This record gives sequence, C-alpha cells and structure tokens, in this order.
Amino acid sequence: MNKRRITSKELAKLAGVSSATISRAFSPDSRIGSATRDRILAVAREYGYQPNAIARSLNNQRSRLVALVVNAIGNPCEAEEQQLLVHRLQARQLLPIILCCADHDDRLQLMRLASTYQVDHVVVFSDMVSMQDAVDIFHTTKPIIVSFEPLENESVSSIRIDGSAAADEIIDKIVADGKKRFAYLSGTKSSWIDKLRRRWFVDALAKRGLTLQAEAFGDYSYDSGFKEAVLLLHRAKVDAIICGNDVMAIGARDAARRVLGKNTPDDIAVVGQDGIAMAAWDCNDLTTLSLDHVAFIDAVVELIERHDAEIEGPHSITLTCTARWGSTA
Amino acid sequence: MNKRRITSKELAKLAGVSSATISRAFSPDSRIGSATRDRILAVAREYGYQPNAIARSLNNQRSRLVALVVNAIGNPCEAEEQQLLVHRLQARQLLPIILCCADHDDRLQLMRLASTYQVDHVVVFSDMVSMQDAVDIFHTTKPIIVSFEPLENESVSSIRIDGSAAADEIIDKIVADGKKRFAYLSGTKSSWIDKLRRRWFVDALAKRGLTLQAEAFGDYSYDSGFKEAVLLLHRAKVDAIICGNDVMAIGARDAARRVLGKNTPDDIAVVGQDGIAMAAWDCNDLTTLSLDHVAFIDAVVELIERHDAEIEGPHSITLTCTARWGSTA
DNA sequence: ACCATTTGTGTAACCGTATGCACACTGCAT
DNA sequence: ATGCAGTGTGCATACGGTTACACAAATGGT
Repeated sequence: MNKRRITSKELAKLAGVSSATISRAFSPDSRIGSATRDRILAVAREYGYQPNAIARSLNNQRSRLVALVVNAIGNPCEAEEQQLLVHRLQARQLLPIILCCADHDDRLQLMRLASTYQVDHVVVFSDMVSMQDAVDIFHTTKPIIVSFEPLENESVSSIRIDGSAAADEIIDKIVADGKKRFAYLSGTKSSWIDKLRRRWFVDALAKRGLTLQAEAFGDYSYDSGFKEAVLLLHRAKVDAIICGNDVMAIGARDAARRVLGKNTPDDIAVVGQDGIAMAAWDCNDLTTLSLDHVAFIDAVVELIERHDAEIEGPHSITLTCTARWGSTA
Repeated sequence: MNKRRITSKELAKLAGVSSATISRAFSPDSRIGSATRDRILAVAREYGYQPNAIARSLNNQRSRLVALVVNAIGNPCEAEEQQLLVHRLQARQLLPIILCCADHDDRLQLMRLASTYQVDHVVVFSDMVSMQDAVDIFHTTKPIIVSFEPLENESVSSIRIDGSAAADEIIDKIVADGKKRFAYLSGTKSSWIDKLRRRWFVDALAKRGLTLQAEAFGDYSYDSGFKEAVLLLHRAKVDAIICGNDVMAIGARDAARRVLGKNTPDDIAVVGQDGIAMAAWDCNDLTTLSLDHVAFIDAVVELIERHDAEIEGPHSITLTCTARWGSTA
C-alpha cells in the first residue's frame, strides 16, 4: 500500500535491459526489437510500471495538459460546451486543467500558476479575463489562445460568433406579434461577449426604428435574471425582454409569471441566448438565439489541431447562430 | 512572440548568481540574502521568469495536481459540487484535472493516464468506476481517494451519506397525502450510489408496509427521466415517483404533465434527490432529498488537508441529508 | 567471403528545478 | 589574534524519463 511508484531504471534492472530500452518500449515508433518490447511490457504490467508523465513532459517540452479558462463549471450555459471539449480532449489523450475565474479573486495569478505547468494549449471561454492578459501570461510558451474576442494585432487564433441574422429573425417575429417595448438584460457589465450579443439585438431593433426601453445587468445566473427582471418590470413598461443567456431568461420568465403575473408569450416575450439543452426542456421551452455547440467545439478542436501540427497562425473561424423557437416569444 | 520560456540558469546568468540562488529566491523559507532575493525577483519580473512547475514537481515529488473523477461536468446535479471544490482547490494553489467518465469508453485507461501525472490527490465523484479500480490504479502513488463508496478493507478515506431519515420524512408526507403506489426511477443501473439512495426509500416504504410498484433505469439525464417516466406511467398505475436525481425528477414531472396530463402534487407526487439550486427555481419547486453541498465539499477538503498533513488514515466522515419541500410532493 | 546496410541496444547527456554539503565571509566574544 | 556561530552563495547531484550517438550483431547482395 502506498509504496513508491517503480522507476524505469528499476524496471530496467528487473528486465535485464537499460533504462533507454524501457523508454523505447513505451514509445510507439522507436527502434526496438519486438521480442524485447513484449518482454518489457509484460514485466511492466507485472510491476505496475507506467512512465512518469511529469518527467516525460520535462524532457519532451510537451505536457499534454490543456488549460481551460472558464467563468464557472456550475453554470449550465457553459457546462455543455465544456463537457464536449473535455470529451474531445480526453479522446486525444490530453488532460484538461480547469481554471474557474468567477470565484477566484486573482484571475491573473491563477492563469500564471497554470502557465507554469507548461500547458500545451489554452482555451479561454471566460469573458472575465481580458484577452490581452491571457496572451501576455501565456505567450512565453507555445500555447495559443482560442478566444472569441477578436484581437486583431496578436497571433491569437479565435472563433467569432455571428448572431445578427438570428437576432433579426427573432425580433421580426416578436414585432410581428405586436410587441414594441424591448428591454435587454445583460450578462455581466464589463463582458465583451455580452456587448457583442447585445449589439445584434440593438441593431435588429434599429432596423425597425426601435430602441431599447430599459436595461439591466446580472451575472449570468438564474437568481440575477429573476431579481433584475422584477426590478426592471417594476420601473419600466416593457413587453419583451432579451436576456444575456438562457438561465437568466428562465429566471426572468419565472419572475414575470410569479411576481408580475405576466405570462409568455402573450403578456410578455422572453428570449434567451445559448441554446442549451435545458432551454428545450418541456418546462422551459424557451425561444433562444442558439449556437450549435457541437460545431463550436469542432472549431475549437480544429484550432487546437492546427496548433499541434504547428500550422502557422493565427487562424480564425466564424460560426453563425440560429433561432430556436419556443413558446416564450 | 512564442519565444521559449526563460530558464533559471539563464536568469542566473542575467542576475549574476547561480541557478541555486534563483531557486532559493522563489522558495519562501530558504537561506538567502533579502537584497539578493529582491534583485532576483526584479530581474525575474523583467524577463517574465517563473519557475517551471513541471521540473519543480519532478524534483519535489509533489505536483499540486488533483484528479477529479466525475461522471460529467455538464450535469447540474454534479456541477454544483464540482464548482465548489474547484474553488477551494484553487484557493490552495492546487490545480484540478478533470476526468469525465460518462463519455469516455475506457475509464480505466483514463485514470491510468492521470495517475502518470503524479497527482497529489484523487477525488472520485463518479459512480461509473469501481472504487477498487481507482484504488488499484492510484495506490502506487501517494494519493488518497476521497470516495463515497464505503470500501472497508482498504486505506481509502471516504465520505458517507445518510439520507434515510430524510427519506422517511418524505415518504411520511406523501403517504399522509393519500398516495400508496410508489415507483423508483434509478439513476444508472450499476451505480452503487443509486443503490444506496434507493435503499433509503425502499426501507422507508417497508416501515409502512409498502413496496415499490414499478421501477425503471435512466442515466441521470432529463431526457432519460422524461422517457422512462412515460413508459413507466403507461405500464403501471403509480401515484408517486422517486427519482435518482433532481434532473430526472424534472424530466419525470414534465412527462407526467405533458404526456399523461397528470399534475403534481395532486395527481402524482414527484421527488428528486441532490437538492441542486435548480430544484428551487420557481418553475421547478421540487420536493427533494437534499444534501448540503457546502458541508459536503467542506468534508472533501478536510480529507484532502488531512492527507496533505500526512495524518494517518483512512478517515471517514458521515453527512446527513435533509428534505427540501417543494410543490411536487 | 566481403562489404554495406539495417537493426537492436547501451552510454551519456540532457530537460529545469531543489537541496545537501562545502566554503567564504561577517560579527562577536574570548 | 583565535575560535565559533551564523549567514549567504556555489557546486554537484538527484528527480525520472528521452534521445543523439556509438557500436555490435544480424542481414543481404554479389
């Protein structure tokens, strides 16, 4: 129990070879006799030997670790994508290190810590860190940042998301239903991704000569969606609320129904963003501006693979959102 | 851009000292002149030097990595606890490596991979791997397993959860409401945690001379809760469904309402388990057997700290569940 | 039988940091 | 002056692998 892990040198002695040969037995394409390899692998299995990944990383300059910078893993609006990515990484024998920004006060320090682990790649999902900071912290090592924020003058690969057409469709439908007074319930105050999303809707409204009648800021949570919707509906007369994500939209819908007695879609329209599975649950059936998460993670993996293959970057991929029609708008 | 990270030897040259002194400048309590340290830290900042954690780990025999073995990060029923734990780990400068079992076909190989990274601790949340396997794979190295499955004959610290009293209360209430025909909708078929949970309710029923009228198995997801509830309600006449977790309960509730036209709590009682935040959302308001997630993670952290302090184990902590009363039962 | 190539293995030098040991230097009491 | 404790630094080695290089043995062609 709890005995020290056996080293390649010890195994070498046991198998009657040198430690170099042990190493070769575990490297797929290296010159080694197949009989020797088989024998070594047998002895290794017997003694429970596996090469030490830390030592291997030090030598290789390749850790097979990937830093995932996220806001939180608890929020369903992000978790779905994270889950997909983790799955894809694992299939490639890459291990994800999660950095949760939302509940860490010094995010920069957290990123610096992760960067000392010589991660091979960095994927920044969070909008709570500035891309520039991420680039600065990770630029001394190989990793690229897969970001969603366009960062023109840097060698950062990114994925851009365009939801303007879908926002247009959604506004179209709501206006056709006779609604005129729109409110926007933002995710977080200083989030560039929220600004981007908001712009899609503001532009769509502008096309029809409309402007936002009210605005509020939350924190991407159900509670903030609920609370801000109550305040907003009390102080402004609106008949449509566009929310920064699906979870807030569910909160806003609940608030309208429970506190104000207003039902969707007749009294008020509620729109979410993300298109998470939960939005389609029967109890929610949210109208939402949705992104194909599989396509999105495909794009992330694509960028990671290009980086792995050392194809010169930066690369950029653009994805388009679609509308999911539910019964809330 | 993308230039190689500077090493302690190079920095040593730049600062006019030896690499040993560089190392000492970054180790809190080691004999070094404070003037030297300040100078080195200044030069280090200038060149963006930070000690390589991989090399440091190799030397220290301490990686500051923690493996978190979970079913999935996408499922809200687990994500809340994971989020809390990640937060606590980060505060201790420990980095979590996530291992998602649900979507990886060879979980043992995944754990073996992680074990080669010499993780300092292992926390097994998943019930998709056998504890014995986890112990076997990680026992050659220092880590303890914080598990929930009691594993008597092994030196594994564990957290036990007792929901029998709460299950008793819940059954009490439902029976008092006139319900008699209970069904149990399991999480996954071979999960020991599900068996444990089921037992609480089966025992509570037995006390009142009742038995389960029907059973079904899902996979902890909303969709499985929905689908299995439909099948179950079609083939058996039941007026109460106990579900393996909250998400399945929401699915079952939706199924009853949408497909069968039965409402909670009058036509049918629906009970969840976990007590996640979502269960309390206004649109759900689930009655559920709930665990205090903060207390739970406190316990996990407590075990990790004991292990860090090399206090001889194994240790065991028991937590008790409480009932959360909603409008579904 | 001879030389050229291929194949398999060992030796030794790394990868970047931490640390025991030795040594030089300071300050202070004898 | 001498001895001694304490302080600050460098040297060398260890951590556990990988890999360039060298070399012996096996192979193959003529």
